[in-house]
Amino acid sequence: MKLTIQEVAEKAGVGVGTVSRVLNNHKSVRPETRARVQAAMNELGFVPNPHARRVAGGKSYTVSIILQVIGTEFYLRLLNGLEKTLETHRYDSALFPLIGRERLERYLNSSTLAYQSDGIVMATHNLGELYPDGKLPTRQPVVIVDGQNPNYDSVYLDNRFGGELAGKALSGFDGEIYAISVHQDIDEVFAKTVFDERIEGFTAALGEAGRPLLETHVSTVSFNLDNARIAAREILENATMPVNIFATADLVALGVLEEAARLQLEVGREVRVIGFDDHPWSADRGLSSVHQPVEAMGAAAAELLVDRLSGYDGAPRKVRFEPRLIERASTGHWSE
Amino acid sequence: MKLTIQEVAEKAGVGVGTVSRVLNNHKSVRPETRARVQAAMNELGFVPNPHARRVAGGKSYTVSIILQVIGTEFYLRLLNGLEKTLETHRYDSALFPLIGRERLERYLNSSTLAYQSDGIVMATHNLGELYPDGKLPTRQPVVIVDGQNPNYDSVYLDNRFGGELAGKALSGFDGEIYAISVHQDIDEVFAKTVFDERIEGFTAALGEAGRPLLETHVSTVSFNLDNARIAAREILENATMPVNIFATADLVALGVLEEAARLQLEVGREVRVIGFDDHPWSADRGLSSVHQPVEAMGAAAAELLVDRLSGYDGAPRKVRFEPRLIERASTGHWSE
DNA sequence: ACACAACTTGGAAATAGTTCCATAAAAGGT
DNA sequence: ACCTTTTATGGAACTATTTCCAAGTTGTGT
Repeated sequence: MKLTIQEVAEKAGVGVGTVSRVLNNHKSVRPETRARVQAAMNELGFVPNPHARRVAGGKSYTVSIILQVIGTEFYLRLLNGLEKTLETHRYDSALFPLIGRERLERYLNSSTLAYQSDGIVMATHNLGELYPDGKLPTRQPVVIVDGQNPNYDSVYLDNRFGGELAGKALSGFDGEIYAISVHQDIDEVFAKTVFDERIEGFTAALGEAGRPLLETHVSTVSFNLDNARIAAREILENATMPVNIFATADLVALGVLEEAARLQLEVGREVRVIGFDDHPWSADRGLSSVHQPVEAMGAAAAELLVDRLSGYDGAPRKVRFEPRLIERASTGHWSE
Repeated sequence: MKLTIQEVAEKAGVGVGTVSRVLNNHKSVRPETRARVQAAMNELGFVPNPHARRVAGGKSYTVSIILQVIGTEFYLRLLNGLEKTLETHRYDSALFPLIGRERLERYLNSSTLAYQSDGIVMATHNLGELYPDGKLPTRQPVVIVDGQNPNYDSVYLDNRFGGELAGKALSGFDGEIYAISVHQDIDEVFAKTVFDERIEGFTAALGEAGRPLLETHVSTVSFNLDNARIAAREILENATMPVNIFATADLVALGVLEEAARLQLEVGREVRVIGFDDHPWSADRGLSSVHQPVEAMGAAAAELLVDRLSGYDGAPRKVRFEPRLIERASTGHWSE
């Protein structure tokens, strides 16, 4: 249990310094020596004491992840991507759900965990509205994920482009075109703009295709399945088929699918739907969707941060992820 | 910034051992000396390096808080109570949102933050269904909050009793009696039973009062305002006034209030409502509610855990909180 | 007033790592 | 083959705290 670097060193027949170098991937260790040390560690089941590393090394090997809402599939997947990647770099992560500005300040101030961490991953769109200069009041490296900020490394999805993809696809079909957007009733300061961007791209693409989107054909629901169903019913009961619907989130698209089933409408012919996210279950449901590589975005953000923590000190970098449309049965693609 | 115990010791004119003893509330320090050291710490703005404490002391001074869902008002308040109390005992807390069993195991396994922590606070009702023996696979002290478990210290609210209070109150009024329960569509393993318990108590109290609750008068909604409104409308549009409704959560009661307003029904006379939670905003809305001291429950759980971490090693303790009914305008109490 | 117990206190040792420095070994150039 | 440079390694020093032990101080009972 309480194994130390000392015993590993003995077992491997090397000095403690060498073991430490192996632990930290220091370059100047002969491959053969490294292998021997690693073997010794495995055999003994050695796990370095993180606290000691922190005292001696001055780093905490902990990253704070600040999220607005946890509990939606998107954030859970993002979290998985982040955590998994941080883990491979031997970083721990501590989570901070962001509800209200007051909580954010409490996190950043004082001697709490967030303060001890080496860096921060933050999922927020409009930092600029929180702090006039668009900077978090902290000296730690910061990475923004699912958003952009000129002051920090950012990882984001081109949501507008995703909307365009949906628009191009649906404009090719017969029938009326509708869109259901999402409105998040959380603290306004932290509200997401992604849904608006998707609608914007969608509208633009339809305009270009000469089939402008009617304002009355856009509805907005709060983010849950029940509400999505209500909005879907509203459309499906009043429109004449065929009808084409862009849902700015898969969960909302699911509501459309379920209502269509209830009304015995043929999905993919009478009712066509495109969702957004391409969550794992979308494939099973035959839901066409604008795919966003959520886990990869999390991983990318983690890499950017680890990079900074390892000494990189260049200008803020931007990583743009491009969504792509996955067509399935809900838009008439009944492939293999 | 990088102050050490050493400099505090010099400033206070004592040895480092004494400063350490002050930090750890060791009894054998003369009050006068303690004051002098504390003054020195304040003056210098000294904050002990947690990592060093961990290496030297063998404790991590970190507690893992495992929650099912973060984002509802209840859990946020619970979290506040927990964090605030842990803080006063100089403990840090790390949060772990619990989605799926697989995540739980990852948290509890090896080298992650959760593993390094000294103890665990867990908000789950049915640990027994997760692990056959009803025990978490960990050697750390565990405290259950908002739930009960024979193996661990538990802090819980007597939800059944709360339902009874609502039942007794509503059975005294004219008119039909309804109840709206909540169903949580999360991973079943972690589902909460509190809403059922509340309904159970409510039903029992009505039965005792000779006014049994009709099965058709109980509806169940998922936990969001929109759905609550739908359920409320269903009742209000079909029943004959006066009508008395027990909502198993304040959020649901709010839906009733809003629908009543829309239908221009007089709340407190034509429509009587009792919620559950007594969230801070309930008073403003004149909502009668079964009060539960959420923050206090969090604080109690924190105290139990800190107690164990300080050496207490007795049998599992149970702390029962008793709800009380707060009557306001929504049941006809228009006090001052 | 004195012996003995109880309480305070300073400082060295301990905690489990990282890092620096001196030295040994290997590699490279002529 | 010899000198120089680069690479690899052991081990002491260091990180900021806790804890233990010995020594000093204070208190109590007779």
